[in-house]
Amino acid sequence: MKAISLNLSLDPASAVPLYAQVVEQIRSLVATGGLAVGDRLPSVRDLAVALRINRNTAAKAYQVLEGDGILETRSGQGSFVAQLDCRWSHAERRRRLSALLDRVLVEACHLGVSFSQVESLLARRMESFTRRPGRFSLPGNKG
Amino acid sequence: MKAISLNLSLDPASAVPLYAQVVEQIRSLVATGGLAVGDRLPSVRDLAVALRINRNTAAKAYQVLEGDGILETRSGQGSFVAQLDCRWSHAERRRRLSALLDRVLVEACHLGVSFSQVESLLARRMESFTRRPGRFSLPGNKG
Amino acid sequence: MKAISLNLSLDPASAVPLYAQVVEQIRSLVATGGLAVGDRLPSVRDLAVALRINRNTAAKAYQVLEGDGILETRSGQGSFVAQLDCRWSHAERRRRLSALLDRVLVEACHLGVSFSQVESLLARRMESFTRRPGRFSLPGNKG
Amino acid sequence: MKAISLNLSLDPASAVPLYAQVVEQIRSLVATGGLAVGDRLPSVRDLAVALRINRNTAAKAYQVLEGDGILETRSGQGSFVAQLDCRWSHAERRRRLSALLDRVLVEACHLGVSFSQVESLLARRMESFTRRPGRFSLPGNKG
DNA sequence: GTGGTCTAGACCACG
DNA sequence: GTGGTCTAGACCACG
Repeated sequence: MKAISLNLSLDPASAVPLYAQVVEQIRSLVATGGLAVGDRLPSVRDLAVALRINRNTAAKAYQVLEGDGILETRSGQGSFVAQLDCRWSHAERRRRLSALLDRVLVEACHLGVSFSQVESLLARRMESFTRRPGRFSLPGNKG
Repeated sequence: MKAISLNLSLDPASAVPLYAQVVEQIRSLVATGGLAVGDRLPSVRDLAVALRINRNTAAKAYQVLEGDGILETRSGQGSFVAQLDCRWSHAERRRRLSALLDRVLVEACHLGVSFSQVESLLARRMESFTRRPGRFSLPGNKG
Repeated sequence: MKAISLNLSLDPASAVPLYAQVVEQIRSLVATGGLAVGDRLPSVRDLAVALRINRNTAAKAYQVLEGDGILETRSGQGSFVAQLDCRWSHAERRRRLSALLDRVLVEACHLGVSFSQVESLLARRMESFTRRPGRFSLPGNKG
Repeated sequence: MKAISLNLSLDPASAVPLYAQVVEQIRSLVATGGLAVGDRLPSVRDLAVALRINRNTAAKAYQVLEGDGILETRSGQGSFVAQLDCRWSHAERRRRLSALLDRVLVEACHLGVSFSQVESLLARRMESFTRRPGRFSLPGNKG
């Protein structure tokens, strides 16, 4: 099975560590459908070459994603996009999202952006997400 | 003028640096109205004692907040909550919020939370914000 | 002899100390003719009241200006705008101005402003200065 | 990639803080071409040893320069001279330079140096800058 | 009393 | 090896 080739763009000058940038972008790809469940990712070595980063950096990114339940590594075969695992309770999921939403609202306040504008921005972003069906639109993840 | 006393809680085990935790919590307080424009914050020394952190760490938090335009420091008098400054263009503000919202949506996908649920969570968080009128409810931030 | 009333505007949030802001603005006034040689300045006490600053702060500003040869204090009579004193050699004056001009040019480089634009900006600022004849246009200061 | 070695001279007796002296001198070097875009600066540690200052002081200088957009720091790799960033509007750039030029003119008045002399001094300093092509002579900064 | 600077020295994450 | 964080403790300028 051929590995999907990833097209990530890293900013070495960012305060965000390289491995975390890789993590974030792969998470996005999985969420938006750029990567589907079962897809095989490049090997650590290939990813490192492609992104011109250290092999350790690429390995760390995969490790983190595995810990998050986004990837699973089958020894000798490579890393694959994992099935959505539902280890979090509904309450916990709401708690996590609420925390993120609070940060959005705090930032909106500091930028002087009204809540109704936040709502319409959210609607717009949702639209651009759902045009690219990803993990989110799999059956069983609706509620 | 008496300083407001802050009730912050730090987690020394967190990966987030202590000074950044202070920054985040003060940002939230200002956004939600726990601190109002013109309020005087505790002195660097007092905050350091209260949080049992080093004076330099407390000072760094205030310096970052000043750089963000959240606080202003009057030499010899202390630090105060600043007027909202509007240095960002409208386009830039939308860009920043959209980036944050995208992270929310990615996380929602991974948690298996539907977009309509995200919307209702947002509505609920907004409500809890606006019950505590802060910087956000100042005139001129309506639209 | 009645004291000139000064209309200075201070920014308590600035990194520049208050006394230095007072110094800078009085220097400008003298240079541009807002204050003429022999003019009597407000007493330290009056200045402090007018600007709502500490008396020590006002006193320090006057001290610095005296050290610069801009003001002279006649005991019991108050502070006055001094005659231009020519204690610097021509070489020294050029050296001082060149140092300032270098800082302008460094800043122009970082801002991406061309040297020809700097020249035309200088011409424009000169024009706005000479419309308000100050100490500079006194006889004997031409060369 | 080898770091450029810097030849800075600090005055511990100056009222200007050590870190600010470092900032100023590196700004000048970048503007005049003593440092070119992409050049790697000495590590914080090496700079501290060379200047006989504390590591933290050296680090603060680099942090300020990064905030100014003069340097960019790649974690684990060091600090590099950044591309010119154009975050300021044209109006803002003119405003900043005009403020600096006004200070030059005020000083010229107090030193009894005529405006035509200021102009010729400026021309001379420009010449000495452009003989050392730096950031300023990049394409796109012509007008 | 207030914040700012500086040092010496330790530990950590990243690559 | 690189920068970032944090501490303890000192000194200084400003007001």
